[in-house]
Amino acid sequence: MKHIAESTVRRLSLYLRFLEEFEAHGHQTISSGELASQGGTTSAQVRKDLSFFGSFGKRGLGYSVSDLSSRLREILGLGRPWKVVIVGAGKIGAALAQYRGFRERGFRIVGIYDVDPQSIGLALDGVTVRDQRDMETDLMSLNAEIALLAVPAEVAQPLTDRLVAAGIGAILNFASTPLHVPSHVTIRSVNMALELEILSYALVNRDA
Amino acid sequence: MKHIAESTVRRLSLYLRFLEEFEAHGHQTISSGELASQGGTTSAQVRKDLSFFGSFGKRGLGYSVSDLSSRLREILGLGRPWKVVIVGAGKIGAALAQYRGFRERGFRIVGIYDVDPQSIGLALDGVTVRDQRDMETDLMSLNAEIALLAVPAEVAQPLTDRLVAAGIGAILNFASTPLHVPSHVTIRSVNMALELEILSYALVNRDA
DNA sequence: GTTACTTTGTGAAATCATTCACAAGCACCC
DNA sequence: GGGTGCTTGTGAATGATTTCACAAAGTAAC
Repeated sequence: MKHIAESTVRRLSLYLRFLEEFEAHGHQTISSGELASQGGTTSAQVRKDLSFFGSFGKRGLGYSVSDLSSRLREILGLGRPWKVVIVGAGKIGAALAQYRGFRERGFRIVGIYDVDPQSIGLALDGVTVRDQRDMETDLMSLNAEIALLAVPAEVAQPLTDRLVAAGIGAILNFASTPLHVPSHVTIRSVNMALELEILSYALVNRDA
Repeated sequence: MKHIAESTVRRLSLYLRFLEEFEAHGHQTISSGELASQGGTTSAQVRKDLSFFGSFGKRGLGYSVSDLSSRLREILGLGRPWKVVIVGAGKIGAALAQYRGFRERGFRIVGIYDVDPQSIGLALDGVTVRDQRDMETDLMSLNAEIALLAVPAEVAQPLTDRLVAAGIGAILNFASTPLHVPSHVTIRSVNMALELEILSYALVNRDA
């Protein structure tokens, strides 16, 4: 298949959210225009995004909410649960461990790791924090596919290397430093201070 | 000034980080190539990004680390501190309140608000959680410019409307729903479940 | 069955972002 | 002071993404 832009995948993910909401409200069908207005985009964009994967709509009518939902779930790989480990049980790691949104969408936290003896042994939302030294063996036996990295910037790269060596497939990085991984591993970063700086820029250049 | 792409602003922010690191290591100058390799981009990209704002380098030599740092800080609006309020003192709000990275970069938490009587009165990193009913009057008197919104999706839009009415300039939204604001207010969203879904897509389409 | 209306799917056009490629400027050395 | 070696700044070219615009395909009503 042709390469799909990240911005497209991000929007598909949003569409899926709206569809689920629509489904909960008992709606059967939805038009590209309705989907667009929810997501702050245009109907043409919605149709183009979907067209990369097939034609799921009925002309004159729109899309079946339930059909499109399941097609999107399939496209996004949400048909099955994913096993996720959290590395770092500090404030952010702990908040992530207890975040409802992950479980709801099929991301199951199967392990949490830290180095701090104070944290090791704590139960966070049913999962016990384990020693970071156990990380590799656990990863092998659990076969976790995704890691959430919530550790100080200084140790982010070495821990990334360990995760990669242990066969992780994807990493979501919350440290404020860019990480380097081999090309078969997917990495994304969430950098909150950087988001604030973008807001700062916008505030300063409001009228420009 | 010509409109600057968000991707450019994001990279400027990253460059600033590397410059600060370089400065700490005692380096005087840096080339576009060095800056690029840190940020996973190309030297041409770095030079193009900077060229939107002026020409800060010396041919044959590169950029003065300290000069470029201060120019970038100025461009990004980081020359002065920003007053930030956090709305929602749950797990995420509390983690944000205690996150070091904000203060380091001049974002000062001046207020935290919640509705839960259990949370109200708690001190998070020196700031006391206050009743959400006090939010508007506080905002007016404190003149806070930025809000971090860490509340359940159902109440995110109404709270956004209140923040906008109270004169907030920018919002960083952690709720999993897109928010609508008038055009004079800047909004950005950090949606962690969505980031995981992008990873899920990547894992499923690894070889495609 | 025909007409009127709606909405999709998609090439083509337009816009936006990145990369290329190279002249121009500066440092350093002899 | 002239030559050599780097590195910047920037138009032009390329590539990517979004928007446009419209034929095709469906519904609904009579």
